Amino acid sequence: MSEVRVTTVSAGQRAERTVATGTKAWELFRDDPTVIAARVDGEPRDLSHELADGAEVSPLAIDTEDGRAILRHSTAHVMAQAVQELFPDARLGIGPPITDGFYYDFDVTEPFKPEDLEAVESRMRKIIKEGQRFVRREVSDEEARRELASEPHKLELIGLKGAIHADDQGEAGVEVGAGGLTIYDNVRRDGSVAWKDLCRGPHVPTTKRIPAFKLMRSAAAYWRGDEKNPQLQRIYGTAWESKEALEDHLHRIEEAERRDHRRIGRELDLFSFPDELGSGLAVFHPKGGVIKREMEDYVRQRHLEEGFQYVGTPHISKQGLFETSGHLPYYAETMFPPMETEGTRYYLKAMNCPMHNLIYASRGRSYRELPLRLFEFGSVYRFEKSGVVHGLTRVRGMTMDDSHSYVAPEQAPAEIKHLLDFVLGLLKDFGLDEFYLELSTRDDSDKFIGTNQQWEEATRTLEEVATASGLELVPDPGGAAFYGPKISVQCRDAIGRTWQMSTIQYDFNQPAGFGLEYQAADGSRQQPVMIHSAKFGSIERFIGVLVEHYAGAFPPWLAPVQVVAIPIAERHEEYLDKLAATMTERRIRVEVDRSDDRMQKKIRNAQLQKVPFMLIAGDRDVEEGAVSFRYRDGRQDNGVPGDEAVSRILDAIARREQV
RNA sequence: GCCGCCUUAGCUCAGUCGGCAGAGCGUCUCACUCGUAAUGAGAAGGUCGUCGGUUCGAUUCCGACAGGCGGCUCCA
Repeated sequence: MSEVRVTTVSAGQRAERTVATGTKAWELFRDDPTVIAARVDGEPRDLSHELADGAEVSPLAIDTEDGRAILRHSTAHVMAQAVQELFPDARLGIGPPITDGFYYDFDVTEPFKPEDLEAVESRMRKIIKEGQRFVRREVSDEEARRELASEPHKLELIGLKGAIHADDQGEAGVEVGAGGLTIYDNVRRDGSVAWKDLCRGPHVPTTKRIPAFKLMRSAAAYWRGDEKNPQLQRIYGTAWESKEALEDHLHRIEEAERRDHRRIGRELDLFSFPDELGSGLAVFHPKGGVIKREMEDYVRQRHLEEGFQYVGTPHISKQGLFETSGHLPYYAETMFPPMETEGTRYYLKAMNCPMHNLIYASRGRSYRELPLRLFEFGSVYRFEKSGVVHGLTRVRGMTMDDSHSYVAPEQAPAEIKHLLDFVLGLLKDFGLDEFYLELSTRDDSDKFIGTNQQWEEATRTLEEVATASGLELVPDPGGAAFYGPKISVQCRDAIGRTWQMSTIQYDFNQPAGFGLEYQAADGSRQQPVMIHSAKFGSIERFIGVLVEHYAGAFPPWLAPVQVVAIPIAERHEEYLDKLAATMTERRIRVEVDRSDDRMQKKIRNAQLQKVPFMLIAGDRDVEEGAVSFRYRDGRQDNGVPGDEAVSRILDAIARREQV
């Protein structure tokens, strides 16, 4: 009997082994029930993969990122099988694993109803119970076409095979790799084939190895992600290595729902979206107004400290301005329709840059003035499609903390670094301290203006500064604005979700369009580069993100009500009124709860309103000139003298710390 | 914009197989004056999203529109 030599790599341990020819990967890991696949020479493989001489093999456990992807992909197959058993006319789209789950697209005449999902789920449980094996086999294009003759979308994928990149994980690449085609059969215990799918694999060995899953929802999705294609019906599901892991996942979803800024915004009386105004148009209530004003005051102050000059511009302009800026041909669709009066067409502005350009151009500029930094809270209006409007994070009317730095080309790198440092510092001041950067560049579509050389130079400049920051840098080809590339700062919030916040864009086009220039030291006329930057993107969106980040429990400096004073009985109100008056003088936002609720109820109300500090006073406190100092988290110090309570509060506000 | 679902009191939601609309919380009033997350009683509050259609009669059935939710596409 011949033998092959393999190297196993497990938990960092390398071991040389000699095994019989024909040995399968599972035989190396039979002691470990968590292993559902193997990595062979770097590639994920089925456990039934036959090992070749010299192979390097490591186990792939179900509770790793790669392992879960395999589990989820396998669960997607089980779902598709269940759907086709229940709905024989359903044709298959694609079914890849995604973050936290999987989906499969189906071409069906009737969209799935909630009851349908329940039926599919119970059919899946039956399939899982049967312990069907996933069996891989290689097929020629011809064989694949013959076997999948009834699956038009699969046939289309086979035809596209050459065009699909092998590492295209999230999309069609999961179905057809760049190499030969493979089909996975789901084989019953009696050897009959229950179902099959065109698939690159790998998969778990049998359906029994799917410990926990749940179907989440159904929705329509365009075939191959293109709006021009017909829509398929997509079912989303999730699958985990254990019931506990699934439960944890469902709890995380609940936690995210609990933090939803739309819900908290209503509960804490921060803002609303009156129907009378229209979709995507927010009003800030007094408490939301406090947060907004504190943010704006601080951000305005920081801009001044960083060398920006505060300016102001109107909300509408004649059409010509947006022709000069070059926006109109690209964004007319996303701008509100124009209004016309006395033969002149006006547009609500969707961006502030053209107006800042006019300020720059209002008189001759010298190189000595550069960098010239203009900043304002500029309100813009964008006609977002009805289906995309979402709370404060995607609105139709927003205020951007927008700045434009006009620099000589050689000053651009230093200014970009200046902006990036400024932005990161500002975000940290607001409690966001985990970031990565995204570099959005042009692709070969024709929506971008300017020469290749200009784009290359601008992109290189941004990339150098981004790289020097030491932050992770993720490429985003094709994501640039039409006039130039950008860096965006992505923030991770308290529960790990990422949000695009700040942007820094390099623009060589608008200065040309507006004929901007400055007189250089040698007397010549030169064209400046402008660098667009929004620190929060929009005030609205940033407030939405902060609400979710803090789950409504804002740090004291931002909290709408910083202190609630709670008298134990009516006779203690006067004492607290006096204390509150001294706090109001120090600009502390304090309220005395004079309602006829009992003290316990008042504490409950203040807790629910996420008020950072509660000062409670009864007979003992009045006698001692003290208060019981209660924090939002339930901590409490009794007998704190009134003036010490005030200074504790002032200190926490001044430090901008969370309590 | 596309697909599906949804819209009943300030909020969260019951309900009406087509025949005068319900709860809890909140609000208001009264009593209670209380030591760390809900004191008790009473009252007010709804053109059942809007406009049309079917019907003796529509909150309920049908349609359009508006708004919302979940996705898709998009996001300067």
